[in-house]
Amino acid sequence: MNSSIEQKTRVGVLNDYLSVDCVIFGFDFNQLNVLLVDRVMVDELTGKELFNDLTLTGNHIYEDEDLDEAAARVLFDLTGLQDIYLEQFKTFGAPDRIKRENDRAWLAANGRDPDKRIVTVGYYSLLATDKVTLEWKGRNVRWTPVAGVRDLAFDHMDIFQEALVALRKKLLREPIGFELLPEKFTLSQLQRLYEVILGVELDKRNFRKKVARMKYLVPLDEKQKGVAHKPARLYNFDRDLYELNRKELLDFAI
Amino acid sequence: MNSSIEQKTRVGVLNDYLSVDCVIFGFDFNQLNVLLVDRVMVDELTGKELFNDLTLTGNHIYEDEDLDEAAARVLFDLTGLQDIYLEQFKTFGAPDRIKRENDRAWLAANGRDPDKRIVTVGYYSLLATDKVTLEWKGRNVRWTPVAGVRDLAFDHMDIFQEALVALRKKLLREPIGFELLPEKFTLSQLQRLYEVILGVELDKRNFRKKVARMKYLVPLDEKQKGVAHKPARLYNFDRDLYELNRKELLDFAI
DNA sequence: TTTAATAGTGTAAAAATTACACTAAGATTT
DNA sequence: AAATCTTAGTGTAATTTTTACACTATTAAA
Repeated sequence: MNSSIEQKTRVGVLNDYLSVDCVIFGFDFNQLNVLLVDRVMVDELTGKELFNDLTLTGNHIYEDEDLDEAAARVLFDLTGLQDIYLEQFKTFGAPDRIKRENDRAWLAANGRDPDKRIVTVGYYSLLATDKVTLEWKGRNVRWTPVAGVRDLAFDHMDIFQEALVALRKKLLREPIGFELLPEKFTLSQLQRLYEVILGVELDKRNFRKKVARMKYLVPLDEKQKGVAHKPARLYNFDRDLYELNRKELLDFAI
Repeated sequence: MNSSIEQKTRVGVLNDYLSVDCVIFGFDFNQLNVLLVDRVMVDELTGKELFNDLTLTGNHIYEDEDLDEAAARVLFDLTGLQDIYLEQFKTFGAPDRIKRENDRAWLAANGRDPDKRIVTVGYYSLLATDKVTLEWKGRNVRWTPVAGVRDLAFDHMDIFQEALVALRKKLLREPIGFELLPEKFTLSQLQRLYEVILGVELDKRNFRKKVARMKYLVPLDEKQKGVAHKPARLYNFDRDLYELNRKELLDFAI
């Protein structure tokens, strides 16, 4: 859920057996991407690069911090953004979660016991890619299309895939697509969003017929600018109208 | 997911900051119920009863135990049952999760520090009420209709309500209703199940028309026995047929 | 002015949903 | 053995939703 908690400077104690990891999804009007962070390990003596791979972002939680707060903080620390959609989707706690040699070496080098189980609470967050300034605080982060994600550190591949499954399920039932778009968007952008996340092709006319029934998707008196073709009408999602008109979806399948 | 892990006798160390709690749902062909456990606290000196309320079942996890295993163990310890449907739905970790006086006293009396945050991973499980022998191991447990649940210990009311929301959402999209029924069931029983869990009334003819399209719901050459009215045909859910025929539900709403 | 690119629109057939009321079969009661 | 009670089981017509499908409109760029 959206956090409207001001980020405060924390002075407390980090809990060293409990963390949050955050799968940050971003839509760029074309693909669904995930924000990954470089992890480079260098031999302390020789200075030689031992490995260089990618991780999700995450951190241990402070003793006085709620789980949702910790996720919002982790997201803020990486992107500088607040009040971003965040959803807890699954907790990972296999005793052997971290077993690969690289990961154990990394933990050891960072003062942690690689044999100690760390339970991590998985969150995903949704935003439009252009909200993120990739140079924030100098960490090396990059957007990667979800179809091209491989070989993440720790069990982050697993966490990432579960996040994607959870996102797809949620998108089928709840109006969260808008979290991945700017305030004003075109119907083609919205259609593309559903297509790339659900992995389907949708018919343009049928898509428009369907959304035309949703009165909380309101057409604005405004058009796209700066495109080299017929500019499309802009829409926005009216959450209040949605909450008023939502008929609880109760047609079950199966 | 179903656990097919044999319950072994654990000798390890309990992790004292991490627990699982299990919301055990049971359907009795009439209502959705939840299995609750009596919690009685007695003054050690006077022998006077200090309070007497209800809790979900839960326990801390062993250091060598996966989260799903811990949930299955907790369920087994209360009911003696294995291979029961279990679903992780949310993790609860507010620093002030446990703040009521009764709960703090209870923790203190049981050798725990009431000020230490315990993070608990919530699971729900689904079964037909008559699978449970309420006298198992002499713990005082009872089925309570979900509409009548109040005043649970700790933050169990919160956990229970979130479990119910998660169950409802899942029931709309996935074939989990059958986990609450015996192997063979009637269509009226199935209809009642959807009605009481989703809180709606369904038209009998339309319900039957709808399920008739689901080929994995197979009519048996067998009828209900021992009822004082026209006995209904029995059906069963063929999971293999379901997996084969499932067209990924991709009609999004919203 | 031409070209390239995407926006935007309608219709007919099929499928799904909705609202609605009576007969059938068995156990129980009289 | 007849009557009664209780739940099982069934069809149809109207409405809504879904599906498949192709052309014109508008803007910027060449």
